[in-house]
Amino acid sequence: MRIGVLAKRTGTSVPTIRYYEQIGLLRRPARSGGQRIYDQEDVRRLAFVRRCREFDYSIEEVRSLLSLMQCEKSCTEARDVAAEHLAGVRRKLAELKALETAIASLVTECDASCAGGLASDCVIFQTA
Amino acid sequence: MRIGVLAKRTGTSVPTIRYYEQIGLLRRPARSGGQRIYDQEDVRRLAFVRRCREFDYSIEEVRSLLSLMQCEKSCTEARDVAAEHLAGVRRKLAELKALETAIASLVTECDASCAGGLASDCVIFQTA
DNA sequence: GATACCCCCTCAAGCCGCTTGAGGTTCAAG
DNA sequence: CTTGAACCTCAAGCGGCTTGAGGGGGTATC
Repeated sequence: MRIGVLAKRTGTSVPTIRYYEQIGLLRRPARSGGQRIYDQEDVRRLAFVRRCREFDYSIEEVRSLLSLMQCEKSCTEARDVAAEHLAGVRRKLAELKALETAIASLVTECDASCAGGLASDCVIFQTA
Repeated sequence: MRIGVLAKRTGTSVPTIRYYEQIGLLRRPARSGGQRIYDQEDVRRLAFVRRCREFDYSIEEVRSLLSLMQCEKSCTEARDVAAEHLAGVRRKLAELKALETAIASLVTECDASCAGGLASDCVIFQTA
């Protein structure tokens, strides 16, 4: 299949596929008249990459997982990559939750105490 | 005060201050012998910018807030910027929460059913 | 007056993970 | 044989900075 078909099947944009090839995440496929030709294995590999990216793994994490998947070792290392990633996600989640609380309370306070007042006095602009 | 002092007082790096000036977020300060000289007003303005950035406002959002702060209007527009930003934060929060759940369940399932097994069979690599 | 040392300056490029654009080629249909 | 979609390569752009190269300013000490 050609690149457009692979793109559609995996929900990836065509330039992104070429980009992944360029950075060595996907193998360089066979060519026919200069055009890239992919097979079912490429679909599987790219689908995996996309799923990882949706899970917010970095490109380098994906690269690690791909190489672990390739080799004949046990999956404990892959589990460790996932667990570490999970820890990162949880850190971000906590930060974002704190952020949400802080902004929400600013908005609430503005509504309660200064809505309609002069902008420069608004709680949203408090620097403290 | 010179740029290094401003940087320390606001917890900003020196190049970041110069960058903010370059993109027009901070005014161009007076110079003494070619070196930037700042005053208390610059500290306040930069501190506000930093607080916004910690709150994950984009540079453009900060720019809007700064201009609203400057003018003599009511704070309802600022409140609207904040409320919209809050909505964005909440969307991200929901996504991240879903992500956390999904990855956590993969890790748990790996521990339960395939830990130590062959990497290629691990649930972490399931593409479905 | 010279030296040492830190802070400052400008300009340019690098980071991530793509996307966008320009300008040209290949393929399938009519 | 022509059209038009899909493909190709190469380069630059996005946000929000950071990093690096190469040089100037300010002050304390010898």
